[in-house]
Amino acid sequence: MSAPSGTLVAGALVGIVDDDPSVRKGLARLVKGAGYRVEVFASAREFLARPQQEDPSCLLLDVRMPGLTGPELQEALAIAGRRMSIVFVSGHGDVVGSVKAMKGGATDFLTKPVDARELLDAIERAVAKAFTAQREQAGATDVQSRLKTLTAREAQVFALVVTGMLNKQVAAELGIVEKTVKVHRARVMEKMRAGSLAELVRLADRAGIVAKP
Amino acid sequence: MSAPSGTLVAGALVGIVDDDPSVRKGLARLVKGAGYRVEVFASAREFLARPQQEDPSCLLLDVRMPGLTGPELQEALAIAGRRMSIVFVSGHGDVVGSVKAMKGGATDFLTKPVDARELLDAIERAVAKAFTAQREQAGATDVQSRLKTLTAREAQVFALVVTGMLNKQVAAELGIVEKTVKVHRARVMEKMRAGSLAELVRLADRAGIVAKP
DNA sequence: GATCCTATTGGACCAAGGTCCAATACCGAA
DNA sequence: TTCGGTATTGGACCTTGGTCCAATAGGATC
Repeated sequence: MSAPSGTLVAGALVGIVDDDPSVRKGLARLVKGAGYRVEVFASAREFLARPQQEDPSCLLLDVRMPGLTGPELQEALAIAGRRMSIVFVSGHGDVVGSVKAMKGGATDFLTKPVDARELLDAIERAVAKAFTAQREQAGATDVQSRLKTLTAREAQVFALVVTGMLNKQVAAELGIVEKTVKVHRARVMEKMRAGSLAELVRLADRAGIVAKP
Repeated sequence: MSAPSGTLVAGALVGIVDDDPSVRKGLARLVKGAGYRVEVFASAREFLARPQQEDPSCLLLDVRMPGLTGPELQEALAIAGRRMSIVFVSGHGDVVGSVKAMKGGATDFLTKPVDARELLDAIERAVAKAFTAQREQAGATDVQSRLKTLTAREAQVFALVVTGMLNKQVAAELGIVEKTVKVHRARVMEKMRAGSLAELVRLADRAGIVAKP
């Protein structure tokens, strides 16, 4: 019961990190039963050592473990820039720890014994959140890669054009002729795959382009 | 000691809601001493009954109180759309409650006895967060108010133009002549106070304008 | 040295955006 | 009924943006 609400989270990968074999087994069974793909790890180090092809969308993390603790793993992942939704499953929750975990970006913090329904709900939210983040991330990365194909000059023209400046003004700013700006601008539109100025502006905003004064 | 880091949070208004007079007094003194303006309330209802001229940037909230509890007040404020940073100061913190509060958007959740330094740090972060949110809010509200000055037709043209469509295409879409689109478009630029299409696009995105197909 | 990339500019031309003046038509409020 | 706001369109005209073809020049690479 309490199956994930269908297509959105279907087949998402869920990682489980817990030093207690019986807990791992129990969680894995429950999560698998809900239709997720599951990977289990006996320790944080084991997770970190894992060949990272596909990061899980959601990580079920025990708090107290020998070696790296859950929150320590959380921090390590944050520093490494590997963003995934984290749901803590703690045996002995203390308020300070749980609050810190939440401030650190955890999606949820549950206490054992966990209610199956609660856990699956939390996973569903976590996965949905991760998917959204992944989509945004993918979009930004895409724009960034296109950005790299721009020459230095094209990048300058790009930055100024999305400011709303006229070709004439851009030319004055760069100390070149309007005609040249047009050429660069055309290349920018092509390389960035923008069909209109409106699209170009949005791409720029997503990529965080800022013209330096 | 531990004065707020200067200009950003200077003079920010901090609300304190706690049913215990001695706690109120102690918190108020500490917060005032750090340079904040303070308002104290003995209950959630008292806070809600307050003539709402200026909402506090930060609210220090006790959890257990007679009548409305802290989390209940948090929820009420969220429903009412009165967004302010909330820092809980709880005497008897339980994990479930603290996690729920954090998921509900609380900035921090401290447990009594609170460390003065920790509290002031939390307040500073909360106020900074509130200020940022207020700035964004102000910008969005500003755009919304300008939006309201647009006639129905102008709004349609607006929505289509920021899509990147040409005047010609907008005209076809609306079943009118290109000339008319130009007129509306000029008015839109004027009313929205946009100096360029780039600006207009950004305004539209901030306001969440979406053309309906 | 030959070649490729990049930056730059010219000329010609067409399409699109923007502006000014002016006019018609509908509709609700005074 | 008149007045004001809104929508609509015409015409004339100028500015901008976009495109095609073509050419020069400096650097880096092979």
